[in-house]
Amino acid sequence: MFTLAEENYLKAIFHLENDYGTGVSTNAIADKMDTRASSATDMIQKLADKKVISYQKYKGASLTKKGKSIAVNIIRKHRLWEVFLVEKLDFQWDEVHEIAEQLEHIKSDELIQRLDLFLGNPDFDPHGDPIPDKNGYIKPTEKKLLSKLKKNQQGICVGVKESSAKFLQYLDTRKIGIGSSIKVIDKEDFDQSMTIQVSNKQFFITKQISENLYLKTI
Amino acid sequence: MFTLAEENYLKAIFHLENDYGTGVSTNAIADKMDTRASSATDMIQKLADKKVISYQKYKGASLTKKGKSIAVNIIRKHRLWEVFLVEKLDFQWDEVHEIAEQLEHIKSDELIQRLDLFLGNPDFDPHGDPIPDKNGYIKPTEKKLLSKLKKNQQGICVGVKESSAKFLQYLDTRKIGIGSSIKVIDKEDFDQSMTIQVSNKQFFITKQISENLYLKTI
DNA sequence: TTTATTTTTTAGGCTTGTCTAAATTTTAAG
DNA sequence: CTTAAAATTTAGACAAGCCTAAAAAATAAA
Repeated sequence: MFTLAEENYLKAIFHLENDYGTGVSTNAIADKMDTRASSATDMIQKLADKKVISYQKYKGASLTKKGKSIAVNIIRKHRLWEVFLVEKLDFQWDEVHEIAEQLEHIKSDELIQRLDLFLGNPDFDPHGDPIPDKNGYIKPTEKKLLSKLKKNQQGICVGVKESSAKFLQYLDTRKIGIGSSIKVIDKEDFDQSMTIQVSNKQFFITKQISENLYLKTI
Repeated sequence: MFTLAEENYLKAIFHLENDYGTGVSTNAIADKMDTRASSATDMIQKLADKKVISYQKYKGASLTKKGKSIAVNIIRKHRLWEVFLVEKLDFQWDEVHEIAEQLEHIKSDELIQRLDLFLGNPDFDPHGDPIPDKNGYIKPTEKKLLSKLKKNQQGICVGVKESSAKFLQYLDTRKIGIGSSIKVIDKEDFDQSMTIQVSNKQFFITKQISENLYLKTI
């Protein structure tokens, strides 16, 4: 059995490997966990002892098969709870992350199986992230960062990379959500800022925004 | 903010005061928490420092207003989650306690308010225990232990005192549940065992059973 | 009321997960 | 290739919550 802290570290390492490739540095982990490098080292050693990460001093860490499976299961729980909060309890998509951070650690396989069924076996969470199935399989989704699109290309918003309340609220004010159709009207070479069109309205966004929106291109 | 351990101690003290009157001994708390008296003393001192219990060395502890309010809120959450598990996820009444023990510690007032609404503001949990309202008010319910009834008296089962899976499963095999009509056919003075009738069927129960079933007498 | 027993508290230790400060290793720069 | 900087690990401490063993207080018994 794994402690709360261990589970959170595993999840962090999973996300880091996903975003930046295999083999994660101590500093990256410490950063993600909002703690000190020395604390991260301690935990890394503990997780290595438990065979959920492979690790050589000074060389970074990566999840073992077992570690990955634990991490994915936590992510599955997190995303299912988010669906529950939005679909059943009428929370907004920017309100659910913190609560799901707590709910993801509830231990009961039966609970998650029943929750999944109750929710109608959803494929995506409210931010467009895929929900791993009970075997840990994550359906590969082809999606592209808006920042990668060129002038005149368009797509449907299928997810957000960042899911902080602030960013999501920003999107709400612009009426951008999962399913929105987005077209690049103009793109500035210098700073990668863009003018985009979302259902008749055009507006200006910075690189920071376009780098956090996933589209499925048409 | 209170830790998991602190919350569990507060809940334990609340139940003990409820069952055996105000002023709870260190040993009683240690027993309930399945820990050592010395550990209980440590925590009692910590809770006294935080002003959630009043305590004098060697004299036992009792909840302050603040402590009681925290304890009742945890119990409210526990019971609401139990309703969710049974009503929405189709768990049996003997399966929900352990999971609710975890869910009761999720921190979000908004969550509980919405859950309450989603469940239709239920008054009782699946074991017949009243659900405190958001102000901590618990509707006083008149209920009597089956063991207190005399020959020929009858009532409707409105709750169970003990709610272990084993006891609940025993009741299931006898088709006894919340709402069952129960009549005392015979009562043995010597060991308080009884013959009772539940919907046409008569059978024999020991004192251990009758002391854990609450009835509303007719 | 004096002694024996039970209850409760204190003292000292252990583990988890964190920290700061210092040492070590790796990487980058000249 | 040698030094400077950055990254990482080690050493030593601390709070929370638990433990065992021993001391102290309260209660019961003779």
